Amino acid sequence: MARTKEYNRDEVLEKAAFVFWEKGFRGTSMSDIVRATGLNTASMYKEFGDKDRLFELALDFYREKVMCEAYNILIEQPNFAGVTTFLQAICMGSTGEVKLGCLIMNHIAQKNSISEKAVEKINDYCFWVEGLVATALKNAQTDGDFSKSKDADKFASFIMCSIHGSVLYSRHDDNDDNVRGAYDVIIGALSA
Amino acid sequence: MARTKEYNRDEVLEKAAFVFWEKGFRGTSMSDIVRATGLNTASMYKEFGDKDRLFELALDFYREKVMCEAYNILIEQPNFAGVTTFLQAICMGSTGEVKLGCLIMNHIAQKNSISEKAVEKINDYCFWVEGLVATALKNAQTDGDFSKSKDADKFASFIMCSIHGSVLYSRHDDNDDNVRGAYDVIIGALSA
DNA sequence: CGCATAATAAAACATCCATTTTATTTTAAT
DNA sequence: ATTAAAATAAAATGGATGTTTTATTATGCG
Repeated sequence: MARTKEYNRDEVLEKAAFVFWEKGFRGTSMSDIVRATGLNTASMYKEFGDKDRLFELALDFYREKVMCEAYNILIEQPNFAGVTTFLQAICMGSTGEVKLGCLIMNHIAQKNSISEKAVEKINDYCFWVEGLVATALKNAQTDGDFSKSKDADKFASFIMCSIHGSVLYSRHDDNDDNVRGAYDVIIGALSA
Repeated sequence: MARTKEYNRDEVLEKAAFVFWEKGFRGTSMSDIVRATGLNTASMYKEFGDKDRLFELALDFYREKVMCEAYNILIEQPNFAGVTTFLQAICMGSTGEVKLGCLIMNHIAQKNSISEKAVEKINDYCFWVEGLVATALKNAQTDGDFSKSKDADKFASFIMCSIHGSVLYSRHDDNDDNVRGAYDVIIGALSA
């Protein structure tokens, strides 16, 4: 006994996430999202609460539906090959036409602009990925693909740092060659 | 035949730069800056034009008066020791109490929110530093401190990427140990 | 059918923001 | 001391922003 929704929650979230991705939390207005999604303002607020909450849900969506493609590599291949494939996916994914970086990493330097819960989500995600990398490196040591004389945790930190770096570094114009150069050295540091 | 200014331009710029640093361009309002500087609105606009222009001037100030401490190392010591000291200053400078990152790098992921001129300034600065690093590494090769079999330009890109990375990575809470771990690996990659 | 329920459309609201204007005060050269 | 120029104070302006409200429309169960 009620009118049916004309929108699909996940499609709306996807579009909202994309706007936040492009323009950043503070750079996007609710009107921007209303325009991008076609959804009307009242429905927007009814479905998602407020702007802070919508952003948090967009972060969840992005993590689960966009970044999964990358981190699933680490889950399916928790070994040396997984680490290098993952690294390549991230570093090379940020070169080319579209230079949006990563919704999550774009907001690390904007902690003062987003909700506490959003900050937590960003923190949690990064630490979680670092854990996946550390596990994969330890397995690689068992496999004999990664030197046991190396500190797997330090190298996991190094890889996370490199990911933060290449995602940010790749946002400069005309920088693809440099990103590739950096990537080569990063891979070299793991194999040496 | 005119009233004297009650403010000092450089002090105002320094305070304005700090507010932008803390809160980001879009997160800071002109009122924030008026409050922080004590300067009144009309004088603010008279002296600096508009918000975009003020931000550009804040970037200049930051580059010349804050970051100089780091990049002067590379200018005074364009060699291997200069590179490692510079790297340490940047990586370790971003650990500890204050976690503001770097005014310039904080805005790489916010290109859509700042003026074109500001974007250019950011780009120019990063490429310029990369050039300093490349030069220092090439000198290091001549000195015999950095293997000639290595590609100095690629390593310069790697170092820039690592800087972008550690500045961003260090902004997570409770992450100092990880930043240090990453730093150790970065230095290792140069010395290997 | 008709009514309750929920979705939508459209307008309204209050606040904030960047910027400008108006009015007042200070200064230094005449 | 007078005056013109510039600095400041304070208020005003116009538009955007996040959010809410009011009115209207569609839907499915009784």
